[in-house]
Amino acid sequence: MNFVDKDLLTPAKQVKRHQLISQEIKKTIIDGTMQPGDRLPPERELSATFGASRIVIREALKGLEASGLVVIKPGSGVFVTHGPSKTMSDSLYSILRMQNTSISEVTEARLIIEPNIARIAAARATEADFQRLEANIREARRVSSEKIPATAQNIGFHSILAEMTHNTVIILTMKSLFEVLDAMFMDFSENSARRLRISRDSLNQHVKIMKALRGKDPEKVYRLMFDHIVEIQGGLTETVSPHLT
Amino acid sequence: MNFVDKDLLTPAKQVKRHQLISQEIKKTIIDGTMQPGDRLPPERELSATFGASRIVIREALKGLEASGLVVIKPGSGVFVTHGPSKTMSDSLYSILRMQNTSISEVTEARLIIEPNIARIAAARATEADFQRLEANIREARRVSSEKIPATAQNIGFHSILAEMTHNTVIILTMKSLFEVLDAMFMDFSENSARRLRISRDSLNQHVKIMKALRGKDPEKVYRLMFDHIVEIQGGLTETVSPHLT
DNA sequence: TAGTTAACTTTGGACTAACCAATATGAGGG
DNA sequence: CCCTCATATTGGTTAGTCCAAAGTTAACTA
Repeated sequence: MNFVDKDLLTPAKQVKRHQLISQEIKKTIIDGTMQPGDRLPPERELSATFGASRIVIREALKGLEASGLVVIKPGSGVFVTHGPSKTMSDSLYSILRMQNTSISEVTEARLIIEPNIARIAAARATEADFQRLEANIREARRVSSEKIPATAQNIGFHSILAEMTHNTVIILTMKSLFEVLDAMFMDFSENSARRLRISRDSLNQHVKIMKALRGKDPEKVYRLMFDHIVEIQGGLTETVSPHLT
Repeated sequence: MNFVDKDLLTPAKQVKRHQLISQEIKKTIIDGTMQPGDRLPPERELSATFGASRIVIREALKGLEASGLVVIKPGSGVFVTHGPSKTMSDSLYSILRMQNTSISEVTEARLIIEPNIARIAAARATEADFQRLEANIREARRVSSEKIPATAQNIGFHSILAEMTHNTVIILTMKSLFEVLDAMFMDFSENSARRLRISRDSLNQHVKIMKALRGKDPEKVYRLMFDHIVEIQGGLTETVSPHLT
C-alpha cells in the first residue's frame, strides 16, 4: 500500500513559491538590511539568485507592493517604501463598502477614539506640536478665504493631534480612518457650498481646541473634541443619507 | 520647443492594465453581482472576455486576494471572500515591525479605545451577547483548568465586546489589533507558565466585567476595563523588554 | 566649454505557448 | 451503492520574446 505517500507528502504543499520569496525579501526589509529608499535588485537578477522564473519574482514583488513595503517604478526599479502606505485604508475601505457601512459609523468610531487622543495630546504637547497646529490653522484659513473647502487641512488637524500621542498604532489607525472617510466623501461628491460651510465651522472649533491645548487643560480638550465630532455627525445626518449606495 | 509634449502627455500614463481589471472585478463584488462564496470565471475565460493576457488577469486577481476580497484555490478556482480577512492586520504588523514598535504601544492604544468600547457595549448589550460572553468564559475556564494559557479565549472575550458595539469600523480595527498583538507575542515565544498565570488573572477580571455588564452599569464597566488593561500593561513590563528585536 | 540632443542600455510591463500539480468530475468495476 | 481510477478543469510555473518608459552615455552643436 502506498497511500502513505499520498497522505503524508502532498498535504505539506500549500505554500506558494512567490510567497516564500516574498517572505525572504520581507525579512531583509524588516531587519534593516534593506533601508527605506534602497533599490532592490532588478527582477531578472532576483530571478537568477532565487532560481525562480521572472513571473514568480514579479508576483512576490506585487505582493510586497500590496503590503505597502515596496513601490514599483516601471523602467526604474523596485524601491523600499519610506513609510506606511494607503494599503491598510484600502482594504478597510473595500470591506466597509462591501458591508454597506455608513459614514456615520466611521464618525461614531471617531467619537470613541478621538476625545481620548485629544486628552493625551494635551498632556504630551510640545512647542513644536503647537506650531504645526497653528500652521495648519493658518493654511485652513487661507484656503477657506478662497471659498474652497479645506478638506485636506481638516484631516491634517486631526492627523497632527493623533501624531501628538506619539503612539504608532494610534497614528496609523487614525490616518487609515481619515483616508477611508475622505474616500467615502468622494463617493458622494457632496454639495460644495455646504461642504464649505461645514469646513468653516470645523475651523472655528479647531481654533477653540487649539486654545485649550495651549492652556494644558486635558479635560476641556476632551470635551471640546467630543462636541466637535458630535457636531460633525449632526452635519452628516442633515445632508447625507445614512447608508451608502 | 516641444517640452509641452513631454510635460503634459507623459504624466497621464500611470495606471496599469491589471489595476483597471482589478477595479472592474471589484465593482461586481462590491455591488453584489458577485456574492460571497461565488466562484469567479476561470483565468483563461476572464483573459478572453477582458481581452488581456492571462498574466494580467492573474495579477489583477492577486491584487484582489491581497485586498482580502477573494481567495484563490489552486486547481479549484477563485472565490469571493465571506468576510474580512487578515489583510489589514498583516500590513499593520509589517509596518509596526519595521518601526520597532513595542507591544506596550499596542496596549496603550487599547487603553485609549477599549474602555469606551466596554461602556458602549454595556449600553447596547442583548441577552444573546451575554450568552456569547458566558460561553467564552466557560471555555476559558475549561482550557485554563488544563494548565493551558487561554490566549484564543482571551482575544475572543475582547472581540465579542467589540462586536457588541455593532460598529463595523470598531470591530475591524480591534480585531486587527488583537491579531497583531497575537503575532507579536508569538515572536517572543514567552514563558508558558507566566502566560498561564496572566491568562488566569485576565479570566477573573473578565468575570468581573461580565457581572458589571449584566448590571447595566456603563461607568463601572468602563472603569473595570481600564483597570484590566492597565494590569495587562503592568504584566508586560515585568516579563518583556519594551522593544522588539 | 557647456548644453542639448540622440543613440543605447537597463528595467519593469505584457504576451504567447506549453507543461506541471492539484482539484473536480464522471465512468467503470467491486 | 460505494469505491477507484482515468480524464478534464483550473490555478501555478516556466521559457522566450517583444514593448515602453526611465536612465545613461556619447556625440554634436552653439
